[in-house]
Amino acid sequence: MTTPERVESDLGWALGQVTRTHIKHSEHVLAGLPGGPRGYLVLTAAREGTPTQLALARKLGVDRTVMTYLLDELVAAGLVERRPDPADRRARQIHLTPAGWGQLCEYARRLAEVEEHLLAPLAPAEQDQLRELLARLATAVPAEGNACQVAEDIKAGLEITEITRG
Amino acid sequence: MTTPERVESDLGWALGQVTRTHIKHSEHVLAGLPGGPRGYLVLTAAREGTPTQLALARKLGVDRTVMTYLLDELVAAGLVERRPDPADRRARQIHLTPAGWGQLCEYARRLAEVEEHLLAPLAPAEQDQLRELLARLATAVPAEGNACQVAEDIKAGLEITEITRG
DNA sequence: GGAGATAGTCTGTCTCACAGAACATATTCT
DNA sequence: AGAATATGTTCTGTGAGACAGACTATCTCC
Repeated sequence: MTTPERVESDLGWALGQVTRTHIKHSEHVLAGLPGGPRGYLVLTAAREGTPTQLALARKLGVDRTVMTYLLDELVAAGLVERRPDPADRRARQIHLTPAGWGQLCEYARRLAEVEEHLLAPLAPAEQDQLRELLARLATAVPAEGNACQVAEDIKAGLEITEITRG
Repeated sequence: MTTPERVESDLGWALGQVTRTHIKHSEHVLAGLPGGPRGYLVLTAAREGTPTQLALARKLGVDRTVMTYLLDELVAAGLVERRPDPADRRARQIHLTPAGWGQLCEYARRLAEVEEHLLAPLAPAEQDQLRELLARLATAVPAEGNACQVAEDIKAGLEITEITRG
């Protein structure tokens, strides 16, 4: 296929479209939550274990300087606590407060409704399949660091791969 | 399920993760193209028919004021042309130039390589499935307008739906 | 012909991500 | 122990980008 496909079959376009719609819907539903969709993800991630700020930032794919004021808001709202890590006094453990737990459950329910609407065009079995594939891909995705490396390699080695292929 | 799931099974998280990685890879590969990933999508969309600027903006999900300078760059690079629409003198038709065609094909090839890497964790059949599901969802996704309406409805009618359900 | 809608552009504003530095603490090496 | 290096967090500044609003030109419908 020397000629590119239609936009509708472009992976980047589809990803963007779906993600954008998901965020847009979420923002409305999560309007009351500090940090919006990202604040919600912080709560979700803080639910399991007591991650450090940096661990959270990495898992959620946000800059660590952003995580600072994102947590500031959540702390101010009384949804999470910063506790000093007894093992490493540089680090802070992020704990969910009871209030945070309550909000998390409440918003999780609303979000489930939104996603139900969003995925409605697909059959139930397909919805599960999409969720599963995305989850698997997201967890398997290369870490930040070598992600760029791969692209660099491709960019640099295009001619070579072309030759070895042809 | 009264308690929310782990982050790894959150649809929003997975979507964000995959989309972010895709964009990051694409940006490297499409660094030479004005507008980056979005410039690429403009070229792809301009390939079929001769859409107007507004049609492009809507299809790509960008603001119409953004489309203006996005096209400025592509025109300056000689990849597309703005031609007056003979039927509607307010509108401009976006035409791909021969150079634009060449660039599009070239970058489409590189992008295919990147996506190959990105989707590598999935089996080939699963890759096709994911593409298909995403494409179907993206094309079926409600238009900008009522997207927010749905969320509003859910937010406003939460209590009601709860009662009618229980 | 007039009222309202639509395509495109321009301007200003506001948010946000990110780089860089600063500081505290950990870890490793000699 | 002391020096060198790495890591976690915060703060500051800066630049890019999104978006609302106004404006012009044109179209459509009554």
